[in-house]
Amino acid sequence: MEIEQEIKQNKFKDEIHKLMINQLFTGKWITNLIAKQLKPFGLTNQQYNVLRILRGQGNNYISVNAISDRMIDKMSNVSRLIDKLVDKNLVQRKVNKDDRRQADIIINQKGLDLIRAIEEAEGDLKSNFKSLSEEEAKQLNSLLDKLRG
Amino acid sequence: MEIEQEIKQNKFKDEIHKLMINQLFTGKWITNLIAKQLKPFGLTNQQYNVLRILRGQGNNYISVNAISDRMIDKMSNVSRLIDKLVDKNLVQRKVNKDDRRQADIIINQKGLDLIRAIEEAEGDLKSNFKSLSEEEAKQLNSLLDKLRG
DNA sequence: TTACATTATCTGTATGTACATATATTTGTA
DNA sequence: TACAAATATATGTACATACAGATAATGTAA
Repeated sequence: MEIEQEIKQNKFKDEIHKLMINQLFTGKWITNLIAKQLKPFGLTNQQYNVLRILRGQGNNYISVNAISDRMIDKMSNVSRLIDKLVDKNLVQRKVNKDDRRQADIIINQKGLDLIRAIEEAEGDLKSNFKSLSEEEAKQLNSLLDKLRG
Repeated sequence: MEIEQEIKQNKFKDEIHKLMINQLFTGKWITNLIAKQLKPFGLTNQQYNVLRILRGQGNNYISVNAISDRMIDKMSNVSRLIDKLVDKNLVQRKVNKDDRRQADIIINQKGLDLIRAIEEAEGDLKSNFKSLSEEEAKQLNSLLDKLRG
């Protein structure tokens, strides 16, 4: 459906303005799709993002700051977000020996299993994006990069 | 900057997966830009969205439901959001005569003045999007619409 | 016209998020 | 070495958000 129908607005000031709205709407649309997928597993989008970042580190610890750098949504309090994951026993935290200010985080087996389970259930999330060809996806990616300057 | 650098991830499973991340990141990027613009005026993005919807109605009242239909982020409790706007004396609420369940909302002068002030300060928000040509913006718009199916 | 489903909005509650500030540690420099 | 600045993370607080369910009014079918 075109953005005009999605929000029942039939005119925009200009193409850039329309793009801003369209971009916000589409971002929220995907966010909600993901949130629905995660709901049964008791994770928020951000927690999931952190878990996947941690998995990407394999067997290495990674600092809170470095996690923040890699997050889609670079929010200020990753600390508390990680608290939640620790509470659920999905990750572990330890103090860095060389720099005692630094907290190092690593994913544990339960965390890995959870991601795996989510990904297996994820099948129909992907199906929401079948409408674009590989070529169009590529084009969209490069336009988005360009949009941000 | 390319999305790979933005989140320090140098490989994606496929182009669609990358697109999902890119889209989320870009959406959040714009959201934050807007939030910063609104901060000095004490409005959240959603409150601003509602105010603009109301302005679009001119001198006509509009129901809470109809507002929700027009919102970028169709959240569940527009009621409380409107409470805030009423508290700030930016909009007014009255019960619909024909259907007493329905609450009708209208923007008032203070609300209109506030939007105007925000738009005047908005100059440099637009400048963030100068990197795309009109043609590219059009193309991006249509790809986003297509992405959502 | 009565009972039941539907609709429009509102509220309770739990949780997430933003922002400013605090704490602890390390680094740079006189 | 001593001390200020910088850094990494954590916390207090106020507010936003999501979701379930409550409330009230309306529509509908017998």
